[in-house]
Formats: sequence, C-alpha cells, structure tokens
Amino acid sequence: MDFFNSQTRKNNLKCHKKRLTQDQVRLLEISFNSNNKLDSDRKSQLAQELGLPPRQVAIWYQNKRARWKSQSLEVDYKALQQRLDNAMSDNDRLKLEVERLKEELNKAQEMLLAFNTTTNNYSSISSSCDEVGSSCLQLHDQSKHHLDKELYACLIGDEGHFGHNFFASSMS
Amino acid sequence: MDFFNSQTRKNNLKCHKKRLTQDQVRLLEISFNSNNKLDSDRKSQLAQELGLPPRQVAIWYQNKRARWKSQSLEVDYKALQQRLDNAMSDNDRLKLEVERLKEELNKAQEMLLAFNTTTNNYSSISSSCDEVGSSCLQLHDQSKHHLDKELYACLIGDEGHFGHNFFASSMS
DNA sequence: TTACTGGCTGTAATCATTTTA
DNA sequence: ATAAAATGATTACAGCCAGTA
Repeated sequence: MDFFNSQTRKNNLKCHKKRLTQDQVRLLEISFNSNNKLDSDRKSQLAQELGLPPRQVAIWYQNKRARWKSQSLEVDYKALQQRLDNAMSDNDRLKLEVERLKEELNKAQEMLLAFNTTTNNYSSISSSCDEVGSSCLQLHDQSKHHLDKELYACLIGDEGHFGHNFFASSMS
Repeated sequence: MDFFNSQTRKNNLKCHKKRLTQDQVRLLEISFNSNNKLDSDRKSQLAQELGLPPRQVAIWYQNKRARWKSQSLEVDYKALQQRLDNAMSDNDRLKLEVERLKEELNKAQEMLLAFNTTTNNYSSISSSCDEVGSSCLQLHDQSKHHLDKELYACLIGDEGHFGHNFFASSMS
C-alpha cells in the first residue's frame, strides 16, 4: 500500500527474512547451550555445517544472547518473588513468636513481682498485674531492697545489657 | 562472500533501516505516553504529522510496547529486590528479638523456680540455673505440687495453649 | 596511537499465532 | 465466523565501546 513513501521505498523489494529451518535452529541451540559465546573457529565451523554465512551465525548468537538475558530475568523474577513470599511468611511467624514470648515474659515478671511482695510480707499482692507490668522499670529502683541479694543479681543479669532490656522488653 | 547461499541471498542488498529523527521519536514518545495503544485515527494523524507511512507508525508502537514491557519488568525486579531486602532485615531484627526474649524468659523462669524452692523450704536453691533451665518441661510434672495453687495457675496460664508453650519456648 | 575484532544495546521489520471487534 | 489488530518470536542492522595486536 504505502510501501513507496520517501522513507521506506528502499526495502520493499522483499528482504525476505527467511526463518531458519528447525534443524538449523536445533544445532544452533545445542551449540549455544554448550557455550553462549562464539569464537571464530566455531563460527566458521557452524556456518559450514548450517550452510549459512558466518555473519548470520554471529547475528544469531547475538540475538540469542539478548533473548536469553531477558528470559533469565523473568526466571530470576519468579525466583525472587518466591523468596519474598518465604521471607514474608517467616516474618509473620516471627512476629507471632515475639508476641507470644512477650506475653509469657510479662506473666513471668508479674509472678516474680507477686512472689517478691509475698515473700517480703507485702499485702499488695492483689494489685493488678497490668499495672505491675507497665511499671517494671520502677521496680528496678524501688523494689530491689526487698529482693534477696542473690535473686536480684539474677534479675539484673550477668551481662551489662540484661538489666536494661529485661524490664524494657514489654514496652518496645 | 557466500552472500548468495540458498538461505540468504535475499537481504544483503542493504535494507537500510533509517533511524527516526529525534523530533519524530519525541513526538511518538509523547503520544505513546498518553496512550500506548493506537487507534487508526491516531495512526493516520501521527503518520501525517511525522511524514511516515501509517504502517511504520504501527510498527513503532508495536516495538515500543515490547520494549516498554521488558523495561518495566526490570523496574519491577528492582522494586521486588528492595522489598526482599526490607523483609530480610526485618527478619533479622525479629530473630534477634526472639532470641533476646527467650533468654529473658529463661532467666525469669529460673528465678521463679528458685523462688518456688526457697519458699517451700527446699535446700536445693544452690542447684545451677543452667540445669534448671533445660529441665523446665519436667518441672511442669514434678514440681507442681510444691507451687502455691494460685501461682501455679498463673504459670500454666489462662489460655489453654499457654501452659504448653511456656515451658517449651526455650527449646524450640 | 590507530585500526580491527567482537560483544552489547537499541531499533526496524517480518512472520506466525492469538485475540478481538 | 472472519478480517483486522495485537502479540510473541525472529532476523537483521547500526552505533557504541572495550580489548588488543
């Protein structure tokens, strides 16, 4: 139709780009899979075997590399997606675990405080656990006189950071 | 050389593929960005404005869509990679948090056991905390008789699952 | 340095198959 | 159901760049 415009009239004489035969493609694929680069020896050899100009073989390799690259990008994309899914479900599990541990720790701390008050003849054991939980930091300063020396040491922990984290954990 | 082989004699006479001018590309890009599809009205109009055959405009759009697709795949890939990085660092933080909480919980449990043995006039308070920590599961069965009823209830927890997890947490 | 070789990217064009109006 | 348009896969080329003889 409009094949004879000023810009395109040159190539309407069909540049039939004949497709390669299946056999040719097959051989090229095999060769490519063993090595996606093409030294000139291999190029000549393949050109011979295929009945194609070496130039065309080189171009085929060129295009194949490009295709292969975008293909592998897609494969990588799917793999990455899988890894992300795994990481996210790990994340969910860990978050639940953290919540559970915080609850348990909270209970343990409440119990400790209860123990402490009872063993020191405090009548305030009935104070709600929630209040105690959120005022643990103060216990560090206010209640230590009432703890057995040995147990206090255990509460504070052997590591320097433990005493800090121990009471702060349920609020972060 | 062998440009006249049966398979390739056709296209060696240069099918000059002229590149479009910058202005032409610019206009095409603008048009494409507003709509990556091309109805025939727009095609004719663009062909007119560009001095190109409508056929070539259509081809440009087709190729552009293909390019755009693989480009956006790469963009998506990077975005996905970013999300994975974030998820993995979240993961690392959560794992540390879990470890920390387990340690604290372990210490709290050891303390509870120590408290329990002392308040029940046991002389075995000197038994090492490490041993106690790793035998918590047994405490559930063996020591419950020595815990105050109230405190035992707290240890076991109000929720059905708590009693189980409480002692198993430091070994999973 | 220069000139050559080969690879890569981007673009154009065609062909075959699928979708759609 | 069918002709046109979209799409996917190929073939081909030009321009740029790096290594190198």
